[in-house]
Amino acid sequence: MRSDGVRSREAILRAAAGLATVEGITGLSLGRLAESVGMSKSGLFAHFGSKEELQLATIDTAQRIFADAVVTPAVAGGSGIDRLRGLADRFLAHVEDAVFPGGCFFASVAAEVDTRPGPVRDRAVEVVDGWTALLRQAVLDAQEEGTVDRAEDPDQLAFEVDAYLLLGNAQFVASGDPEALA
Amino acid sequence: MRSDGVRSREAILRAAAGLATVEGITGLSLGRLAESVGMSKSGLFAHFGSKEELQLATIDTAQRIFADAVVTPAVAGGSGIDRLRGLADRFLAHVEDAVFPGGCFFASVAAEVDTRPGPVRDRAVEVVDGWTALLRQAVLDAQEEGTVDRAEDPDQLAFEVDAYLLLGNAQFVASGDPEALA
DNA sequence: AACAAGAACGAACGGTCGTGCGCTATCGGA
DNA sequence: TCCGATAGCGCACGACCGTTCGTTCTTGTT
Repeated sequence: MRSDGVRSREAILRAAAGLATVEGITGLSLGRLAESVGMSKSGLFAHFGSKEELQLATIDTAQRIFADAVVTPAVAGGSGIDRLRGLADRFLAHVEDAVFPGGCFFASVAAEVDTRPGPVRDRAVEVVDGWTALLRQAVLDAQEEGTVDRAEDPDQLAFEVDAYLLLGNAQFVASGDPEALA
Repeated sequence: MRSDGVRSREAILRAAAGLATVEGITGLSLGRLAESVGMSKSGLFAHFGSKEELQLATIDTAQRIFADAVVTPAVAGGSGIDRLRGLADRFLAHVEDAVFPGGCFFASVAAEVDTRPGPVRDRAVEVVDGWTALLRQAVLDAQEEGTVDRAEDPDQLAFEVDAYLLLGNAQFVASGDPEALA
């Protein structure tokens, strides 16, 4: 039994997650991906039975990268308001630090596939829903702690925070960094 | 001199603007576009010297459609606050009415091309900048009229309005219509 | 040392892409 | 009524796409 397969599979998927934010997840071709990772198209392809499976695996990998870079460290701070701040700060930081070269992976991919039905789209909106649920729960907890006005509609507040983050992401990738916003 | 050329060119571009919000402006192929408009690929291609010119012309056409559907009627109401409200309402309405089948044309296209340098990207961000400038000017005028607090940062406020509209657009196209927001 | 499993490769396939070329209708102006 | 301009078509091209297949190297097990 050999064990270097999983290692190169991981390398492929990390490269794919980065490239997908630039070329798009459908625009990303096996040829370019293979070239960027330094192996043959067919050798790469053998790791996944189809392009769709590659796309799904890429989304999963991007989710793990995103979780490591923003969710996990932000959720460490226990209180609701700290988590909300942490999520927002970490999100902006991961955009500015170019964790993905083309900005937030899910903003890119969701915008690309949200009109094209299929497993890829379903997976993408699933992840996005998880993110907004995270935001919402942080707001809820903050309200329970009294650090956020209980009169606020939690869905509305989470929506607003999400909207700021997303537009901040979009404007940053479209220009420079004039995003001292929060 | 014949005159039916400009008519079919117009028909092509309207179809292209619609399709681009679904397939993406790079994903949209000459073959599919020709099929959807009922003519041959080469006959269609003859109207534009290259795909890039088709894309640029499509952006221009989308801008005109967008202007007709949201900007022009909203700007009719003279006062700043009315224009701001009008722009927001009209924007949401044009998304809900599916003026473009895949939601706001420029939200789709900007997200797609903002990482790929070139004339298409430049044209797209140019239009988007025009839109935010419109928002900003409406805020400014509203402040001058006293209908909006002068202490507010106009850039910040325009940013917030824009963020709500864009996320509303994204959520609508990704699901149903739970967007009673403003 | 021999063997089997697995990783990666090269070449080729059918299909679609954007792009040219040359022909045939069709129409407006003389 | 004829003519020249032009809209549109059919066809073909080279490039690249995702995918398949048989082969070659590498490696762990016996």
